[in-house]
Amino acid sequence: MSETNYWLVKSEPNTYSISDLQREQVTIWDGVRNYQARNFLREMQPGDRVFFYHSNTMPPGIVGLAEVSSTNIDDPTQFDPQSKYYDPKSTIAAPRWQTVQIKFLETFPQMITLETLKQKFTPEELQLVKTGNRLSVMPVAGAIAEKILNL
DNA sequence: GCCAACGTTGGC
DNA sequence: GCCAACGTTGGC
Repeated sequence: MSETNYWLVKSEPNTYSISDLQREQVTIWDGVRNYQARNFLREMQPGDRVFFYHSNTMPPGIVGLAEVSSTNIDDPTQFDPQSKYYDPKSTIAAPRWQTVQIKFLETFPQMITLETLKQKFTPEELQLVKTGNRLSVMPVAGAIAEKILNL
């Protein structure tokens, strides 16, 4: 019996927003080109919950929840020369970038702003609130996730 | 638009 | 393997 893990992914809403996910229901989380973030994507299990965060907005914050619906997917954009995420060093035989498919669960009635998160949690509890944190995929401890869901 | 933080690249 | 230069992220 494995516990549900919680994660957080960032997205700029003018690139891909929670309403885009709500419309499409599922999406492959492609385009991540940071090794630390990729390693977290590789750890994700079906059924894990994913907080959806809007960055580069005023204000920024968590806007909803998704669920991991399929894991260990080779990011298709790494092989596509037309894609801005094309990686010429990646091959079909030895792909570098794996990701997951996520499924829409809900949009929160109101955004949980970064400001609120900073008030409630220390950087040790929640990496997201650490100054200068640029990681776009990160784990959220279960106890902290519960508190976020109850805000 | 500014700029701090920080990951990546490449010369040596 | 070091580290300066550079590019990107993302809050403000």
